[in-house]
Amino acid sequence: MEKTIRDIAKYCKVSTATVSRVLNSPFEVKEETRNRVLEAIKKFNFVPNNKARNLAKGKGNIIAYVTSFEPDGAFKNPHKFEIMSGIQKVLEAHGYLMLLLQVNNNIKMIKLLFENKTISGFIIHASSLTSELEKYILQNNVPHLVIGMSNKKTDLSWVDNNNYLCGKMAAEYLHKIKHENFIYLGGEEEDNTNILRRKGVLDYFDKKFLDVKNYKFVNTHATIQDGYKSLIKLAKTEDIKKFNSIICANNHIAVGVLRALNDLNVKVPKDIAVITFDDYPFATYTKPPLTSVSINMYQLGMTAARFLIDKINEPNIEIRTYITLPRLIERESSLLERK
Amino acid sequence: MEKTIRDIAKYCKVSTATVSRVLNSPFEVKEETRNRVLEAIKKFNFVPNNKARNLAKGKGNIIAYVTSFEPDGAFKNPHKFEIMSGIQKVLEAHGYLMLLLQVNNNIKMIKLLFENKTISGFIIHASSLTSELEKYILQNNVPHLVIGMSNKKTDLSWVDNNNYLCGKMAAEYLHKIKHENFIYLGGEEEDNTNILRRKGVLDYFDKKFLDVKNYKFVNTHATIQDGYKSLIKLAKTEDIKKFNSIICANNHIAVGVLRALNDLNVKVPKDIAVITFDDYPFATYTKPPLTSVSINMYQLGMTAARFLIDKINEPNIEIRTYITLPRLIERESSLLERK
DNA sequence: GTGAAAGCGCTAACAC
DNA sequence: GTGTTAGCGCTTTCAC
Repeated sequence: MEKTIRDIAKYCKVSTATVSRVLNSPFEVKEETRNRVLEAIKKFNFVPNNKARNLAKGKGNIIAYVTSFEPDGAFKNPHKFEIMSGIQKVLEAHGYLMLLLQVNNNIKMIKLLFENKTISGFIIHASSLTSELEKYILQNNVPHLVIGMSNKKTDLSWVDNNNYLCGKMAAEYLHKIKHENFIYLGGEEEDNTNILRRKGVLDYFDKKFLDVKNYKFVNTHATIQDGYKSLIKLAKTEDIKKFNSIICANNHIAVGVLRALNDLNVKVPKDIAVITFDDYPFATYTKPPLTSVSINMYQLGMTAARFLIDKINEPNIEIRTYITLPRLIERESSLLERK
Repeated sequence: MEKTIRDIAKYCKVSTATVSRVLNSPFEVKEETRNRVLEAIKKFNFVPNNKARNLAKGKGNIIAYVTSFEPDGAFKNPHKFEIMSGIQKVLEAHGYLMLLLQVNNNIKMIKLLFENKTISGFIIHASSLTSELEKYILQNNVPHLVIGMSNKKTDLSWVDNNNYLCGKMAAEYLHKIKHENFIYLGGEEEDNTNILRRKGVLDYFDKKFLDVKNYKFVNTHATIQDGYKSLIKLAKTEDIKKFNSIICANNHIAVGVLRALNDLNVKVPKDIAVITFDDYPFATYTKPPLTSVSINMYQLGMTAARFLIDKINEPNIEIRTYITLPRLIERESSLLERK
């Protein structure tokens, strides 16, 4: 038989208010009474009903992580998983729960869940953010945090990696290993992340007044096949070996590039060093393993969750933050004999 | 200003009961009244408070998907993502929401969320199921559904792929392409899935009274590196070419195997056909692309969700089901010239 | 320090 | 058909 706060109260010969106090602000209750109540709670294995509690308190404890999941999403973007993990970790520590919401460009569900008080706040993957959703959030003061918007102008709160810095680090590294004649194989032109990283690369060389003779930017889709094709195609019109490094916007492209270089009989890293961004798990599985500017998506998720909790408590704060420094992980694809 | 059912009632000059009826069983209300109420609801953009609703009804609409997420989990087991997607899809269609729960061998959170009425049911990934959790579920009649338990003796409800059939299909296929002298590179010995698939392979050959001269079972870890090493090691004591096919328990192993065969100068599929189970996205990215007995994890998730909803409505039904037939997808790693 | 009582926003008998 | 009323299980004033 399910116990309620009333049963406990009756059993202890106190009022329900006292039991409630023991639950919520135990030190307002005399120690002796408190202990009696606590014992009864233990004895009857009483757990207060969360729905009733939230209703009475006028608050909730559920956050939604809004994103889309393509069938092979786990492979295309393992980051979402890590982000999710980070979010979950922090939320749990703060007594919040994480709900998963998939949106297909329709924000009805989001509105409903917010308005019917099921969800107290939203963490939104930038790729799932429409302008309609942005407008709704702003107009209705919806507690939110967007993951990944750094170069868009917006009044929303967000956290993101410092992709510009990622680019700079990649360039700095190539400079250090003296392989500055690069090919940059980028994702789609309009991709924010890509634009920033590319800018980081260019700015580094500019500011250093480096005389980079040969460099080339090539756009391609972020897949193994397209990475492969792009390089093979380039090799038809250019002498690949006049470059001595390739920066791949992403791990998939890099896998394709390694394969193409193999077929073109170009030695990695001797002839050409290959480096990439994002350290997907399979970056270490390639032949040779990939040097990569790695970002910590787990951290990103944790940060987002923390800020969202802040924002729920203080809806008017604005958050726009870059988090955690990227880290360059050197592996064989760029590891040269040098003293 | 937040509207409640009372505001709507007052505005329409009806009782709150009537408004509630319009919300819950509209056809018990006279059309004219109903329309008046509906209009007011629209006018004030009224959305009933779900917490109050659930409290009054004594039910909830949140389901938890219980699993663990390793940092590179998305890569190691992309299936969890697909399962999750399938679950979410069905739940949403039935008005349920999906909460994500990570467990680290501690079931406290699960107990709490069940007992405090936050969660109405659990879908549990078999790998996260401890005997303690199993016991708790059974003793407390917790609505649940386990994904993937097919060969364990248990009183829990579960759905799973027919892994035995997967094994049979693999064997049947090798028979068909006349490459019956197989090496079976399996995951850990104790892995349920693996045991069943292996049994499927053996039974097929047994029942067909096929005279398979050379075959060999090798245990290895489900990683690229271990797949590679196992085969290289085997090649030191055996003439690999007396086998004409390799069955890999999983895509990671298969990638390692392809790499090893390449280094051993064995041609795939001419000398040895390679097939594997589970069609991870990168199965098509290997060289050559992998033939695979594919299972539909999205479907598995959908089925689990459907059954869980049944179980919530009828806690005493028991569910033990194999779902969707595996499908053999033939790719170059086993594609022989034949008429 | 503790209790009585009025909510939180809704549903569901039970009347009429 | 519709209204009255008593909950759902908890929190929180406001007295004492």
